[in-house]
Parts: sequence; structure tokens; C-alpha cells
Amino acid sequence: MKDAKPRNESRPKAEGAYHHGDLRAAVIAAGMKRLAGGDESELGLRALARDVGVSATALYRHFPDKEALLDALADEGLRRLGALQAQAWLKAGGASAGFKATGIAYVRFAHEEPALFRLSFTRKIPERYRESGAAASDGGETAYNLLRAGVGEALPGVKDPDIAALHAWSLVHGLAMLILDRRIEWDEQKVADVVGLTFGGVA
Amino acid sequence: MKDAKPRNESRPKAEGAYHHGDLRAAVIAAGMKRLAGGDESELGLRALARDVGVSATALYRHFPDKEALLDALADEGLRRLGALQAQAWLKAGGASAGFKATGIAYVRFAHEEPALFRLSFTRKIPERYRESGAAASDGGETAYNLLRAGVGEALPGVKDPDIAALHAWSLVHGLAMLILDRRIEWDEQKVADVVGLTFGGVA
DNA sequence: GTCTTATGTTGTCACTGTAAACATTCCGAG
DNA sequence: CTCGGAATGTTTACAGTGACAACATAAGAC
Repeated sequence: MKDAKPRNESRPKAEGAYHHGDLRAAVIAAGMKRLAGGDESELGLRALARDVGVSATALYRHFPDKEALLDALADEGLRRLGALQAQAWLKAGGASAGFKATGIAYVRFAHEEPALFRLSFTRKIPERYRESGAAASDGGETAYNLLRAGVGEALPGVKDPDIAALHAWSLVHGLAMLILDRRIEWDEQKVADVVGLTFGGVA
Repeated sequence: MKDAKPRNESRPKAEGAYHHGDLRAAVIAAGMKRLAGGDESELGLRALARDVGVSATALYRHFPDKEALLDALADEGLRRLGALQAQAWLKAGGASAGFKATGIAYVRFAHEEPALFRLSFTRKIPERYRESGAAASDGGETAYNLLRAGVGEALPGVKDPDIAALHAWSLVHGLAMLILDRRIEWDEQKVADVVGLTFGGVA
């Protein structure tokens, strides 16, 4: 019975194979799917494992504990957010308009992926990420550096770029949080107005 | 043995009395104490009940479920935040300076009571609070109305008070969230600078 | 006094994250 | 090819969680 033995490819479980091709990635994908559908958390180890078709404790071969798994999901979220912002920046042609588009993209992401956004920013950021060197993960530090750079490029006349960057980030982050905690309604026009208020005239 | 039978006063348990004077309040107090000490959640029903010296299920006589208990704690947090802001407003003499002080108080509260602040704003805000009429609780709606009023009083020349209020709230809320999620460091001077940037010249 | 209601306790259930012991598969050295 | 670790998955079990039902006790009205 040597018909098409499953090597390390990304298929779900390969029908009764003992080893799963790439479980770590599959679990993360399942987690993202759960986060995307419904604001409810619902991401327990057993549920996640069932989605992938594997025993609950198998996940411990790939993550030291549940926190680590959530960290991985959070990282993925930050990556996606960053990608969306970069895309918005380019599409708007950079400069002041691009900066504003970046801010709106931030809030829109929070609105469209509330669970993922919250997870991404609520994680603890402990002393992990020591061994992985220049891996794609940090707690938003590179995001902040990009932001600082963006302030410099988009708003050349600003007097204190550090304060301005902090101001801009706080504004969109607060807007995002207030929206997904139902303190205010989602209203794209209003968001654009509020963001434009700052992102246009920080100086 | 009719020595000093415990009536409805606020003492902890009155030494072996079957009925507790005012359990609901005692549980809330215990919860606040736990929230104050250590950022760790650690507020399970059993732990809370043990703090008060009562069985875990006794809490169900005063709260329909754990969520309701957390809601009560969240309300208390909002109340305290509101009190601190009112105090800051008065101490600074109202107007523009008072408005700025209000914003700084908001962020400082989040920094000093991180767990309580997070709890207060992460709650779901369901359809509860229908029967209690003019009770002290809402999901920050009165806070927003007060804010709008404050914008009108403190910054009379602003063109769009609605957008300006939303802007101000988002700014301090984002600052608070970023600080207690360790995305940025707590720095009172910086906070004052950022807040002042908006709260002085929104128009 | 007795009856009713509010309050607290005990026992239990389903569920969770996690650890230990065991099974299976892969992969490289001889 | 064979064989022996090293990866990877499974089963079983345990302590802890929120919640419910049945029962016990106290407080207050009549």
C-alpha cells in the first residue's frame, strides 16, 4: 500500500495518516478561521484540535502551552495589520494622504476582525522572542518605528515627531478599541473625519 | 447565646454567623481588592467566595452568573473613573485647562488600576440596565455626554463638537490602552504633551 | 408561635488546560 | 536494507472552573 504517501505538504490530515503534514501551521489557520467567524472567543485546545482532526494534547508538541499558541495567532494578526497598512499607504500615494489612509486602515481592520485585533494587542509581550533574532515578530515595536518614519516623511513640518507619532497611534488605537468594545458605533465617515483632524494637521 | 446577634451591617462575616450582613457589597469589595493588587486576573468565584468567607455558590443568590458579577465590578470602575475626572476638572478650574486635566486623569487611572480599567471597558454592554432606570450605571454613555458638554464649555470655538469629543476620547483611551498593554511606556510628561496637543487646539 | 422567603451549603456535572505514559512514524547511520 | 533514536500523536487522568439541584438555616410577617 504505497499509494501516495503523504509528505510534508499542507493538506489537512491526509485521510488517516498518523502524522499530520504541518500541524503547527494548520492549527494557526484553524485559529484564524475561528477568530474570523463570530466575536466569541471559542478557541479552546480541544476545539482547535478537533478542527484540525488531531488529539488535543498533540498541540503540545508544537506549542509549550496555550499562551504560546495565542501568541502565534497574535503575531499573525499584527502581520496582517501591517500588510494592510502598507497597502493603504501605497494606494494613497504616500505623504499626508497616505498617512491618513494608514490610520483609517488601522481602525477598519479592528472593525472587520475584532477578535483578532483584540487578541493581537492584548497579549502580554513577555521576554519571549529572544532566540528568534530577526523573526517577523515583535510587540508592535517595528510598527511604531515605521510610524515614526511615516511621520517624518508624510508630515515634514512637524515640530516633535515623537509626540506626533504617539498622538497618531493613540488616536487610531483608541478609536479602534472604543468601536470594538461597543462604546461608539462604527461609522467610516466619522472615522475618516476624526483621523483626518489629526493626521492632516498635527503640526 | 444571644450575644450581639449580627444585623445588616457591613462587617465581614460576624464570626460564624450563617447569614452575612451584606454579601453583595462584600464580594464587590473583595473583587476590587483583587483587581487592585497585581495585574493578574485571579478572580474566580471560589477565590472570591473564600475571601469573603462564604461558599462559592452563595454568590449566585446575588448575581445571576459570573458575568453579572464582573459587570458590577466594571460599573464600580467607571464610577471611580468618573469621580476622578470630575475632581480633576474642578481642581484645574474648568475650561481648557480643566479639560486637559480630565484627559490626563483618564490615562493616569488606567495606569494605576490597569486590571480595573481593562475590565471596565471590555465588558459586553448587553441589554441589561433596563429596569434600573436612572441608576448610576451605563456603558460610558453618560461619560460621553459629559464629554460633549465639556467640549462645548471648555472649547467654545470648536467647529464640530461631536467630532472633537470623539477625537479627544479616542486619544486618551488609546493612550491608556497602549500603556497598559505595554506597547508604550508610562511617562506622565509625555502623556501630558500628547493630551495637550489635542486638548488645547482641537479647533 | 408558625409560615414564607431570603440566604447559604453540599454534592455534582461538564468542561478546561496540562502532564505522564504509551504508540506510531520518520530519518539518518551502519 | 536494517535498526535505533527523535519527532510526532494518542490515551488516560488530574486538578480547577462555572453552574445547577437539593437541602439547611436564618429573618421577618402575621
